[in-house]
Amino acid sequence: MPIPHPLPPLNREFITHFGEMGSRWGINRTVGQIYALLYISSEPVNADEIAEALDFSRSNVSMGLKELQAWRLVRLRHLPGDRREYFEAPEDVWEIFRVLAEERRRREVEPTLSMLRSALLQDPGSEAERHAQARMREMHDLIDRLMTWFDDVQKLSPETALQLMGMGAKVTRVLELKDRLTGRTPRPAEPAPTGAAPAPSRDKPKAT
Amino acid sequence: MPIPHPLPPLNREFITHFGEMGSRWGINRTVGQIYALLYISSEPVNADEIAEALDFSRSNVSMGLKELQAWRLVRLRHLPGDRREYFEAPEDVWEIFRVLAEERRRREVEPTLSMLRSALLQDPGSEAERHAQARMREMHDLIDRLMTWFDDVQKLSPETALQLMGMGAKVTRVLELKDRLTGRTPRPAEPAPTGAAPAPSRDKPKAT
DNA sequence: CATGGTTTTCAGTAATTACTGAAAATTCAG
DNA sequence: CTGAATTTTCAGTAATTACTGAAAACCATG
Repeated sequence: MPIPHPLPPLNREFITHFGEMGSRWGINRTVGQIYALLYISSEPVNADEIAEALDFSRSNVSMGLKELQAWRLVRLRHLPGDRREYFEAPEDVWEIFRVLAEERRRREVEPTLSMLRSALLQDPGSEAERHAQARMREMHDLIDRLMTWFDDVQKLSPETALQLMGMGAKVTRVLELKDRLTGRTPRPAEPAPTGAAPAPSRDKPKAT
Repeated sequence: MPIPHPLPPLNREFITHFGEMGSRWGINRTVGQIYALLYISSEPVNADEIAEALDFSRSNVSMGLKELQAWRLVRLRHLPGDRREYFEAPEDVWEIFRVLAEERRRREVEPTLSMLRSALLQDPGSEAERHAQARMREMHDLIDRLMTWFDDVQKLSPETALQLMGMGAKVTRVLELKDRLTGRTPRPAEPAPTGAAPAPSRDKPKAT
């Protein structure tokens, strides 16, 4: 079943929306739209069909697909008896999410972490540098923690992860229990007391 | 203590990096750099100092600050005996993260969700639309879940949240235990074969 | 190994976005 | 209210990014 032309309104809306969203992230409009089209298509689509459906030049589509492949967001397939290349998005939304997260991490988070680490190694030649380093350390530690935690979740099966999320706030109770047992007073869950209060400088336990 | 000029190398590096990163997100280079400068400064900074330190035009700085304020990423302060406006980034990195997440959610996630919801309400006039809707439902449900969960975490105090993350994979063990007790076997991945209604979304006040 | 079908590259151009200087608006002390 | 200090706006321009058509490269097949 070929892509209907013009696209039905529902599909059109979805695709347009993702085009716009795409440009808010680093991704450009074209690429966003191509991905959206693949995502909602019931079977693999080839480059000419994309160009036709979205009214882009063939070369633009080629570039877009190249970028999507670089992001590992599309799969290349060959249909028997057809020389052309067909593309599809993975079925499983959780997998899509995972890949996206991994890729952003590789491209953005890791470079940032390594830049921070290298900055933290140098010794500060001035007060300004000393303070900057302190701030960088805070940032580094937060990112580092988030990533370690994210690794853990990502290793879970989709099912378990969803289940974990489903538990939501309930997980907190486990923590409260633990706190009570270890004699610590659990603070009531509440938005952070912003402002004046100096950050409870939990020393850098130097995660590794 | 005024901002040193030229900036010390460490600070320069950090700022440059964030400029580049900024452009990978929707944020532009200028804005990224301004924020980075504020983030590592030990005291509030005024617009002229920023323009001088980064060598941007005064008006460019003004626009950048305006955008940062729209993102709620900077605070405006007044110093006694000085008419000029001074800016600073919040101390607490966890708060920064929270605000960033909230804002992205408001700007990107919510519009997407409501677009998806409205698309799901219409009835499909063709097979293409029917399939598109099924895919949209999958996406909607994943995002919805992620957000509900995120809400829960965000309600926690920074301390508790960090603690929760610190537990990492250990949380899984609780789940495994629960599974064993309830007789379920943790299976490898496979999306639930539901074709119908959206997952029971937690009751939350909805915008259209 | 020549051919037709197909994808990729790339130089040029169009479109978009970022940035500036000058002028207008705002703020506030006197 | 006046006017100096400060911030914002905005029209014009520069810089960047997106897109195209034509040509080159690729590649399976006979």
